Amino acid sequence: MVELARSTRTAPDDCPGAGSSRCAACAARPFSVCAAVPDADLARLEAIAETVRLDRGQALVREGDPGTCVYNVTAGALRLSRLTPDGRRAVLGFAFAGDFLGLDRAPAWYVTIEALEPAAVCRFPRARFETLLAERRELETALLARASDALAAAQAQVLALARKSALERLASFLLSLPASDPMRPPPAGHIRLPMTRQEIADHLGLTLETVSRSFTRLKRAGAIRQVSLTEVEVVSGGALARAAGS
Amino acid sequence: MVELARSTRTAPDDCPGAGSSRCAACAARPFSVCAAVPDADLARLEAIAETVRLDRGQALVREGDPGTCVYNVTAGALRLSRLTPDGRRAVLGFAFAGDFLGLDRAPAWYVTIEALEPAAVCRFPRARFETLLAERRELETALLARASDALAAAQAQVLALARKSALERLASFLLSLPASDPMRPPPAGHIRLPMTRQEIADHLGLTLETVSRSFTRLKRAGAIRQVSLTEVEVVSGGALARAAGS
DNA sequence: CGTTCTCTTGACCAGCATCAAAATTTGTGG
DNA sequence: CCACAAATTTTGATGCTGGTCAAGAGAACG
Repeated sequence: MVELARSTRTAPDDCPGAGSSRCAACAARPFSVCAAVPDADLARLEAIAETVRLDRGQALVREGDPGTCVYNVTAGALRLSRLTPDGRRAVLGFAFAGDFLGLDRAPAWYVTIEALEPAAVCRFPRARFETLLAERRELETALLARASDALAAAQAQVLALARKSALERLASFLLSLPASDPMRPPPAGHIRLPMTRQEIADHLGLTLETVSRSFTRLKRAGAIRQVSLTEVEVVSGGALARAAGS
Repeated sequence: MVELARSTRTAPDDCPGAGSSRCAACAARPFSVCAAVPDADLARLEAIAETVRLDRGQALVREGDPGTCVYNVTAGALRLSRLTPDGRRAVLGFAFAGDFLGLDRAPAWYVTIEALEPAAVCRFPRARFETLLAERRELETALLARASDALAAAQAQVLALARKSALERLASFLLSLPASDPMRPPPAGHIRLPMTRQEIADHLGLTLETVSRSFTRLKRAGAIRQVSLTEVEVVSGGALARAAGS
């Protein structure tokens, strides 16, 4: 949680905002792979973990960076994106508290990860994390489960991009959002949108204008009501589900 | 698995074409997760493995089937697809010799898997496979690596679907195909296409007409030459890469 | 408040889908 | 091996969804 991150002390300059972690008190632990590490072994985790705080817009890793660290999100929201050589952007997904970053063992990152809003992540040097992985089997099992979930999510996105209309994509996206942020569940029937229209567009393979028009259509259809730019209320879940193509 | 779920045919073990396997002699082993199992332990694998042969068009699993088995492809090519409730189809990917099916630990399959051509897979009851997994760590590590690769592939597809034109998608697809079938590398500069235009279209989020037109454009641009409907020759790799948007 | 950024709305356009038909390939029985 | 039927692919004509360009309306921030 943001409060937790704020309470950690600021540390050495090689990574702004870095500080030691206290895993036992971490609010994100129940939703994280770290939940697989028994309390008795938490010291092992803490020994290699450092908290990194990010401001809105700040990059955690960039496409092409060497994969020297892996991360666990503890607060806020991040965006995972990729660029075509000529600069078109696709947002592969969003990461919230509890999400693990670095499932792939590739030598370099093939995604860019940036904070949508003030965020905090736990940073682990990859080599040491893998040492721990070799000792704590349940950690590897938890990672495999995470990887499976990420794969399922990516394939759901493929279905949406390949065969759904703009309206269906937006509706499906809105329906899927609440489940992704376990630590900050919005009031029932409300959806928090920490990302801009452009970011939603890049995620859904559309333009920001089309996303905006689709929002308008959902409002006119009585499916949603716009509380603010960053929050919508689901007026009719049925209408929204129907717009999503069930 | 499909036989378990819906078909009550006459085969001795209710699975046509099933037979015991000899892993040591398996041509697909070097490319499979099974490569992680040392020769000394192959008997453990063989004890729970059964070979299943599939004819062209035959389904291995269908969306919604209980996930009672996992599979390893040993020959041929398969198609992984998903349907929207109203019947639009997206082909999530293709599987070739060496590919593992069942990475997700979901209770039910969320994809339908069918043979593009005569194919063979190794079938493992999931429960027994997981027992083996618990004993042979390197198997789990290999699965995690596979899951990472599958995730990277799905995310590359997301980028293509979200931000690439029809021509770019087809060219990218053609460039990516040869790498996916390690056991049957086509003659250098040739690409085997065991799938129909409709299947390519469903994979690229297009219609078969658009795929056909894009083939024609690639031919006219001097990038490829059509040897037959199921094989193309790359005349100019540069032109093809350029069409793919690098 | 005014500057700036983001979002919404409108007018027009292009790429791909749809509908339709011809050409080619594949499969089957004689 | 040939002839015919069925399926797949290619090509063409036309239309629609969503992109592009442009202007105006809210929000956010100093």
